[in-house]
Amino acid sequence: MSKQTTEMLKGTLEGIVLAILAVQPAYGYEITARLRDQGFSDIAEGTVYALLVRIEQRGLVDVEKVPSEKGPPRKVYSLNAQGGEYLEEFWGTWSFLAERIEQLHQRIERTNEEGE
Amino acid sequence: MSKQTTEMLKGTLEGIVLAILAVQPAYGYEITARLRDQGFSDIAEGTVYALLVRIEQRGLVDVEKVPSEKGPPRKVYSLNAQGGEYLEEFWGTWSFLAERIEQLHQRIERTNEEGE
DNA sequence: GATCGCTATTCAGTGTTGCTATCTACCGGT
DNA sequence: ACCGGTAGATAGCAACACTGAATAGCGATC
Repeated sequence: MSKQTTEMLKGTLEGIVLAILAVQPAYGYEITARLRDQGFSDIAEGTVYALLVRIEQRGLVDVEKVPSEKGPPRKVYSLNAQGGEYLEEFWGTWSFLAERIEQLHQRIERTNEEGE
Repeated sequence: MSKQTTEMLKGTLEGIVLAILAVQPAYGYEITARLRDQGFSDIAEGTVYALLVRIEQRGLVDVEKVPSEKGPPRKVYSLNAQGGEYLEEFWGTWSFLAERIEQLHQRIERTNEEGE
């Protein structure tokens, strides 16, 4: 993965995973797979598991151990009320940032057009 | 500043500053002021200076020392060709991420509506 | 029955980044 | 002589994503 992508994911990957869990509970391996499906093809598994530990410790998700037919037991994560609040906050922060960056982008395009 | 914002700025602040420089060359203190104007009200000065050192070392900007009437000499940064390329890459990475997150956001809103 | 492949989780160590806090330095006005 | 505003630099810290490897269960193949 490009270094740019890696750095940009800091602070957003957490929100992305919470958003995935908001749609439907899931376990680590499954979350990694969904991320890949949605275009984040190169996210390391270790990264996802570490993130899940963090959000669990912060009390944003509930965890349930479910035996698996093929492999060790799964830890199924689901977004709880606190996680829901946190996710709302995330959308707010994201919107703020996205708007400002979009403004900058458009301003540069205008500047280029004027300069040509 | 919220911790969420701080983390989300990692990886994007660099692009934001390069974008500001793409509009017009500027020196550190001025860049900080522009960031504040554009809504990033709590970005620490130390953060900006450190970032400028990094992008200078990577050769993304040209630097010129200009004496100031009120204070020590200014270091005026301007985006060079390499920085321009890097900024283009940044827009690409940003668009990719923004699209995916927007998709997730909309999917959650649909899920909520169906559930109500 | 030993190995291989897939599922599933965990962990130690690394690099990058933004923040805090502080320091230096120049200048004009009081 | 001092203070406030301008301007830049730096050391130490915390958070986060990545790398690479280890552990473990299960089914199928050889």
